[in-house]
Amino acid sequence: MNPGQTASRPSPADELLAVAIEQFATVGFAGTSLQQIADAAGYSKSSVLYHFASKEALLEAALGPAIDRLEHVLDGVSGLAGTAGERRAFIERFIDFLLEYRLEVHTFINQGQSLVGIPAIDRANATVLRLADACVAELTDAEDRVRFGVALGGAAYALVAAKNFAGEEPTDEVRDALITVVGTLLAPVHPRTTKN
Amino acid sequence: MNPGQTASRPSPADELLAVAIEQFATVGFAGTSLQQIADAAGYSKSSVLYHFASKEALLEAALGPAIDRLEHVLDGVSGLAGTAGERRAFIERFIDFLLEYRLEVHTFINQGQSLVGIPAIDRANATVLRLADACVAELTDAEDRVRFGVALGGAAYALVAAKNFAGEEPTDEVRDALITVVGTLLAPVHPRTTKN
DNA sequence: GTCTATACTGTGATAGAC
DNA sequence: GTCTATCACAGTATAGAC
Repeated sequence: MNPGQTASRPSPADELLAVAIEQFATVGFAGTSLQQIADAAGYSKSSVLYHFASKEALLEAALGPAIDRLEHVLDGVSGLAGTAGERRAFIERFIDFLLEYRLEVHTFINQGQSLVGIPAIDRANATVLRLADACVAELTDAEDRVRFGVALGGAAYALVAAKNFAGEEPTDEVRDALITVVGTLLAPVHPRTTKN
Repeated sequence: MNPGQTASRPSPADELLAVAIEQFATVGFAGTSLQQIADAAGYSKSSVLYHFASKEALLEAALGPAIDRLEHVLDGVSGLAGTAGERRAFIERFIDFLLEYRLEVHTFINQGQSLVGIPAIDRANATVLRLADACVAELTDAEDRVRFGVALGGAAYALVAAKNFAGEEPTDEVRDALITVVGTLLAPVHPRTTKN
């Protein structure tokens, strides 16, 4: 869609996608109008619909790469059951994924329930289930589920909605903090009997 | 608005509020129409506007009690700096608040940014700032901020949007798990030099 | 208190000029 | 590829019958 383009100026489609996902993440998909997106990107509403057949197609295009990337992060992961080093590496890859796609993640994490039926959303939900399966070995234990939910929702929240008190864009400092905090939450903290 | 009512049947206004906050939390305020609320509650759109002057007034009424309660939870709290017992008691009160008002909290936590200007939202944002101040002594430390953000956003998420993999309504088991997890996140885990 | 009817605005989407 | 013009419809809100 945008070949051989280095750092000149993003294509209109990419501009629109960037503006759209920002709105979807903050005001919600239903709460965002094509007019708002068009205005923010400096185009007309019709131009938006030239590049993307529908509002839903725009969401599809906005979320697609993030879901692909998450699936890729999950590939070749046998869970958090490996060595400490393997776990650490997985957490880092996951946090870096969150940092790169925080708006997309925030969108399907917080609206995945209400947007079921949209293909990208369904795919995202399925992938999050895969993630849950990889992170908490036993989905039956309440604390494990809570731990995973807090880590996922909390990280997504801290990276997007926390601008009020957490400040600006995420820095390396924030990345390190997230790795520590999420790593702690997802580590098998309570190998109460025998786990692994 | 609903005096002397024990357990018979909730007033229409209360019914509408319950339906409305459920929608606001899941589909978002902007994404929720008065028609949806009316349908779900079994009234006409006009009846909704009889009980609440406007959609915004409905949001005000839906969030008000939750914010009042959060303010009350914060009153008489000198921060997490007290004894372990005091901290534990505060965490428990906070978690119980979350359990009771999880839909309201999820709403203003995840949409507080985009709904600024609405009085209830502004009040909620201010109160969350008070909460942040009470929880993390030094807002300057990145890990403290991340820890607080993850705890708050994660708890709100785990209690609402996590139904896919976390299951049903929150149980006592979930309450205990949340107290443990959030307590761990908000505890001064790294008194690296001298902190209190 | 609840409804129908209505006013008005904004929405997603299409057609067609340039 | 971008625009204006237009459509059918859903949105909030008001007026008034019952």
